[in-house]
Amino acid sequence: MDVSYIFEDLNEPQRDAVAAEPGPLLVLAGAGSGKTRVLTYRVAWLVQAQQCSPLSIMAVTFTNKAAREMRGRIEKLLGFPVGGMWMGTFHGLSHRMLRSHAQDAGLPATFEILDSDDQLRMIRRVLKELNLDEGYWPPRQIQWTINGHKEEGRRPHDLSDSHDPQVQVLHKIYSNYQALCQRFGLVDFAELLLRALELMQNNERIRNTYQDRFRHILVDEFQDTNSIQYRWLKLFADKHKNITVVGDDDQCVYSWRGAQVENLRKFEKDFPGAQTIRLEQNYRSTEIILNAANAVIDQNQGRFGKTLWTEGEKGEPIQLYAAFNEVDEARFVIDRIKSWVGQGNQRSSCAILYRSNAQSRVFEEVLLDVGMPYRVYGGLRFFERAEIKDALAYMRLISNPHSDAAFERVVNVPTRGIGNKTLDQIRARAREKQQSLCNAAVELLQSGLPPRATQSVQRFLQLMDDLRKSAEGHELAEIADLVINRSGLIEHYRKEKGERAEARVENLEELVSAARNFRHDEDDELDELSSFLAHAALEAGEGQAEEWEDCVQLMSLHSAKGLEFPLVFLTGMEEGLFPHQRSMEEPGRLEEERRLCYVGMTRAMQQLVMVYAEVRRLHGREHYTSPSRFLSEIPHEHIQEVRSPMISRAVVRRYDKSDSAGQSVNGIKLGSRVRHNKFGDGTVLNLEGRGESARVQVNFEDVGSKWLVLAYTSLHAI
DNA sequence: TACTATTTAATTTTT
DNA sequence: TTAAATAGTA
Repeated sequence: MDVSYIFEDLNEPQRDAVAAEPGPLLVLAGAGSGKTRVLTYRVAWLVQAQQCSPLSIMAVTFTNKAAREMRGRIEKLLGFPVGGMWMGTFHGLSHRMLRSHAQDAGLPATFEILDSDDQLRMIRRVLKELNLDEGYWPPRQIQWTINGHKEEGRRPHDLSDSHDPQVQVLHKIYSNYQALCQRFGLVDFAELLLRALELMQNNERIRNTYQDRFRHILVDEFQDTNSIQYRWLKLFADKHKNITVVGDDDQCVYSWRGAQVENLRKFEKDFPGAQTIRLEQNYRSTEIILNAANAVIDQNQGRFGKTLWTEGEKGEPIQLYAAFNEVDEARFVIDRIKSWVGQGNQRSSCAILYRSNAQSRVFEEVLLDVGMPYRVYGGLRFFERAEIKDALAYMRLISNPHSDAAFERVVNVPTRGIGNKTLDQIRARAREKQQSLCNAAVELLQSGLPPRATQSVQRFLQLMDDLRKSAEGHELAEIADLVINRSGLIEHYRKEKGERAEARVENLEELVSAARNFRHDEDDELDELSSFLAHAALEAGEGQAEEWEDCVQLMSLHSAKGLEFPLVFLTGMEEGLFPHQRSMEEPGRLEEERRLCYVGMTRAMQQLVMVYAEVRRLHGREHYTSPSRFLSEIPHEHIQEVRSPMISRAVVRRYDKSDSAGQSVNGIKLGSRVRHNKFGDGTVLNLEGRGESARVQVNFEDVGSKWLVLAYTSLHAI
């Protein structure tokens, strides 16, 4: 077998990583240093040079997209398909295990996956059963708490007793929620991982089987793993210790979701003798961009430490534009794109990046205005859309009549006269007799409901019966078609007017195509319909139908991770927006913002343009802003300030560039310590306006954060 | 049940 | 400002 290509295509550290001896290996891969390349080549090397069977390899990613791409690249390298190799997301692989060992995992064979939306509904239901007020117990927060517990591997019974009544109630909600899920055979995202982990821990036979089978484990984006994922990996790798993790501590931007950069350090400790290889040669950006990004990220403490370098061109300086306001910002950016495109470049080679999604609006308005095609990433994905979830719920009821979540979702969608009162009766009956809503509804028909309700419920049950009968022996796509037509769903939206309704009809039609394109795996434990439903829950699909038109790309900095563009605009470079206000209170969060900035800057291949607005309208108020601290962390020689085309700009400009850290009023500036004669001591978080209307936000030690108008308050620096 | 008025809160989101 | 959730009304 000629494997020389493996060495020809790679630089030295890459080669070392790809051909490292078996054993624990940590690859610290800087942005654009070819980490996916290393991962795929290492798999190819294992198979071709080490004669490993693809069956003995597991590769784990965070997204389905990454898994698909990796599989494709590996197959291309090897020249043959590697179907037997386990390659997928933590959730996908866990799901696969649980399907194979449902009974051992304490789950019914027909268990269903709850996505976060379904989970929220479930929590609402628990709150209702416990007679708790949603205003006081926000479902989202509870969802966050429960998932947090699960991600740390804590079951309700693991929680220590608390004397705090608040905490007691939270525990109660968690344990009721869990009991309800167990009763209905429902598994949420975090549960997939926790169950799979517990299955391995508690069942020696299964543990041995998997530990023996997977002689090699490879992990992508390791810096984003949370506690449960780390424990999951550690257990899988426990026997052979052949685990390759690839990650970049400087690109950890999901710690708010439980990602623990510390896992990188932990890895070194838990796998003694682990080899560490750094990939620092960058193949993406110009030297100036890299130097600037290096300088910014260098401000963070406790890094593993990497310095990106390139053999490529020095490139153009980073351009910085101080826009008058957010509209000027958008005009400037789009003007620049126009001239870029005029030079023969593609629109799709430009990305407009921002910290928060709301910022896309102004850009969209201007793009629409000048008639330039664009694509916004983010927002609801295909399988998350309400109308699609409705249709899927019908399909779930066909597959499993006793799915309460599905029943609740569509029993009155479109409205068919089964209101809250009737539903409450059904729910009460179901709870009392410990049966599914469907069965409760059937029984209630006998024991007397008001005539109107009886008729409506009967009609619904009849509909489901018909659907179930008609579905038998039909193709998936036909079932989908049947469901959207006979349920009245599509008719319901056809009658509605407006663009939204039109889009919904289109989406429902698209669902039929999605069903047609779905390829059911022969040796799947599930029948085609159930398998499709699981697929829909685990892979939310694209945000928009694939647009082939050449489009400007708009997305949040988070969504940009992993992508690259010749021309990148980092917009909204203002204190309070980026770094975001809510991240400035804790130093840890600030460092994460800085990593996000690093991620954003390193997306750019040829030209990076940074923009901030001196005045920004936010939540209906105008704010005077100061330039982001990240801008001042970039060495001056790399920055070229772009002057406004309008002469008046010089007049409009109000601040001194050399003091870009921010304005100062009466010696009070951002971050300074102040004393108030009522509120005590605190730290200045924010400053806006000037003169009489100058206001400051102060985080007081005793009373928390407050906005004060300087003119009316006795505040002084200490 | 559907429509309208009012209130509320406003980062980021791989599964 | 705005979108979404809630409450109130026809």
